[in-house]
Amino acid sequence: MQEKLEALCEFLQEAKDVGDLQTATERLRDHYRIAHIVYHWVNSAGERFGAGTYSQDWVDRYVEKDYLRMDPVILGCLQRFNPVDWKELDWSSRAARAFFREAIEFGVGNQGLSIPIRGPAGQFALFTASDNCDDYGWSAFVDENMRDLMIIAHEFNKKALEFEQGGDSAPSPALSPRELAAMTYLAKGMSRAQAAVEMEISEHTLRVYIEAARHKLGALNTTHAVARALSRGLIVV
Amino acid sequence: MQEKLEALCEFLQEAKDVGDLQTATERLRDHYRIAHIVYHWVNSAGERFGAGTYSQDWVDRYVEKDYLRMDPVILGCLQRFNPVDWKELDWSSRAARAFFREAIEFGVGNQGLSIPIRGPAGQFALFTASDNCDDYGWSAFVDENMRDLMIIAHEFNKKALEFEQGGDSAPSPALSPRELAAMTYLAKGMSRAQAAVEMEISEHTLRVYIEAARHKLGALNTTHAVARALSRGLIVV
DNA sequence: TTTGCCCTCCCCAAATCTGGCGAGGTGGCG
DNA sequence: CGCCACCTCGCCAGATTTGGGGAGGGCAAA
Repeated sequence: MQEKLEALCEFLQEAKDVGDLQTATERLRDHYRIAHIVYHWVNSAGERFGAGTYSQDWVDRYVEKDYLRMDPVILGCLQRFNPVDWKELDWSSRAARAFFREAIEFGVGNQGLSIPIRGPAGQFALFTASDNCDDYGWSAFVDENMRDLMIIAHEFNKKALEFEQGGDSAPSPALSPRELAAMTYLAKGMSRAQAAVEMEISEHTLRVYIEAARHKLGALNTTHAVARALSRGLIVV
Repeated sequence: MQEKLEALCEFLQEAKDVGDLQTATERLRDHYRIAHIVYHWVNSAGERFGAGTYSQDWVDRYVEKDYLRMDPVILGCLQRFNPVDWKELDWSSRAARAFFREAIEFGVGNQGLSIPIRGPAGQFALFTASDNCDDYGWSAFVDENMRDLMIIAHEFNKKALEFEQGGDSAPSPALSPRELAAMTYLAKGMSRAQAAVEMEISEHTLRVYIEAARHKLGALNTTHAVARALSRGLIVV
């Protein structure tokens, strides 16, 4: 088992493109003898990207219906840190239950474990294993393989980040201390006038910071700048 | 080895307070026979929190000089995803080298591995192992224990998040689909007019959504609302 | 069925933000 | 020593956002 994990990680480490990630998900699925393995990810540009073993039909359906916006797995994982068993999620709404039923029809599986992964600059990814089986069988699988899955998920994300950045680069522009302070106060809901008082400078000076931050962040307006600063982990509210 | 890891994880899982985390770092250090293990973390309120085996002198010094703002380990890890060996970081600046020399004097160690961990709402933590040894010895240690350290780091963070939230609470108010869409477009930098076009509604209607979202989120203005929606993981830019 | 939330639309005046102009002092790095 | 980035301040005019009104139809849960 452990050797297999090693082999997979090595394969992943040598992955050259998304196709290789795809192959990796298939190997994993076969290795664990479960229904699906999926890794997908939303980058800072809002582009979706994924590799996995779901049927094309389901992927198309998912995109068509814009399920990303209501999928309880996504919504739940966005708020959590630990790997989460699908059973623990909030399926109380009618829409959620309908979605789940449909997913099962498309062969996704009635059991699942999703691991949220967060990278720098607000990057968020999800690594999911799913299967068709009873609660007992699934618990056994999860207990046995959770750790390995976490490591694998990490390897996937490492690779995805490499692909995105094309090596490294992505020098997220550093904001100066005052610029960060300005962004922080704005993110806390202060008006420019209030923030200026808080920082003990004139409102005009504050404006200079905000504009500097806007330019550095390539933001279109103040709200955008604050959103980017937050997303990139430059400030925390 | 593996059993020891299990035991440690179990101990962590039952940790009741920060003191237990402290104990865990000491056990880990003794187990791996290295100089230090440190877990520290900046929460959303900007409060720093830590458990580790560094000497109190060094911690005091670090806080006093506000090294957090220039520590290359912190700055480097904020931009990365993978565990990072201190050797890979940017020590080119004069201040950085001086800092490193001082750290060694305080017994921190000349070798280190730091694992960045990110949680929901921009939470960021660092798990670090350090020692005094040559490059070869350190590589061997890292190769052998990286995976375990990653899992342990994860356990630490899981616990830290539990402590912060005091169980769960924080029932983040659900926004309606249109409200979420409105927040998302604003977070992407669109003006209200643009977002209204994008959503194919009048600008006035859009305003109603924004105000509704503001009220639900307890936000003082639009920027604040977007910041909160982002922080709470309700939307992704 | 009634209540409540969601979606849609409209007006107006005040407050706020944006963009562009210019100016001076500090401190680090090569 | 010069360059560059940072921090600080002022004025003005136009564009945008905000806050507070009101109003109707739809859908779903209680």
